Amino acid sequence: MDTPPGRLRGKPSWLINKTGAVAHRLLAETLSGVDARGHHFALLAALEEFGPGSQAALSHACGIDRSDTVAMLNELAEQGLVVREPDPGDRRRNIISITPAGRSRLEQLDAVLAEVQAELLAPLSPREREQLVALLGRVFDHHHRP
Amino acid sequence: MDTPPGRLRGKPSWLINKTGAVAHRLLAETLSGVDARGHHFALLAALEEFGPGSQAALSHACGIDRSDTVAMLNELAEQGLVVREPDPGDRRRNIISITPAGRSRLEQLDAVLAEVQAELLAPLSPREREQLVALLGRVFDHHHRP
DNA sequence: CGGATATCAGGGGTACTGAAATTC
DNA sequence: CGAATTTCAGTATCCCTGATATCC
Repeated sequence: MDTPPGRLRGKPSWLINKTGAVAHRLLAETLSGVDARGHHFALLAALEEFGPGSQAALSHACGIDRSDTVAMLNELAEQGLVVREPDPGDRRRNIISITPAGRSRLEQLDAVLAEVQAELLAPLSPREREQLVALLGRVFDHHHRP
Repeated sequence: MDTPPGRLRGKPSWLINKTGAVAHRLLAETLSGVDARGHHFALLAALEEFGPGSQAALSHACGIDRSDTVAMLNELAEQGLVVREPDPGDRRRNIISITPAGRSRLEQLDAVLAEVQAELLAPLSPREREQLVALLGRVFDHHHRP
């Protein structure tokens, strides 16, 4: 009994979760080596791609809960990678902007993440990697646009 | 800013994790309707396929932490779906066996899980579902047989 | 007023670690 | 003695809910 039961192994939901656990473990290990965490990259990438925005917009774009976003942005602000400024036009809001240090950090993390992807998908050919991303993307989109 | 940044969306590790979250949510919702949880099915399936075994063997086969297996088996035992007996040959061990009630519960959960898979993979054709399972399976195996 | 925002406090499920007790 | 098994206690992370204060 050293292999998963066939009934389990054949369930896509189980495979996705277990493979996701592998990916998560790889990611956390690698990122801890450069003193970062997974959501840091997500937030920096959104700021770089969409420009400065409110925390609610950032949370929604990255799929991070608004409550956890607060803590993540605190960490990024402490490291000088983002700045939090009150919105002069709507004083409920904070406007979050990426800093030059944040941009270089983003590039560093992007390179690190690329290595993680390569390690994760090592057994697949480039063509197969595209297939996997395309299939997962369609499943993801289907459940995020009702 | 209502869609994930391309840098994020293109990362297989991110897609796998997010899709896994969708699967997990679907599974938990559906199983709570029949008063079950994900690991229940895994343990019952292992017992049905491999026969009675120690908790350590079950944990390893299902990929469940040995510590969490204790609590899961407590729940299954309370419901009369498995029985815990001391191993007469090695008194450190418990021998876990599935009961007739456990077998019928397993069949029930199997049917429920099949519906969840169909809902999860709704946007994919049968051929594409096989591809996805095959690709994920190879990634999973690669990181579990070094 | 209703609606949106940011923040904080906390729960619940899962993954994991460490240690104790027992037995081989 | 070392090694394995079960068990419990505790940690960490993620996802989510609720409540508050503020402002449009």
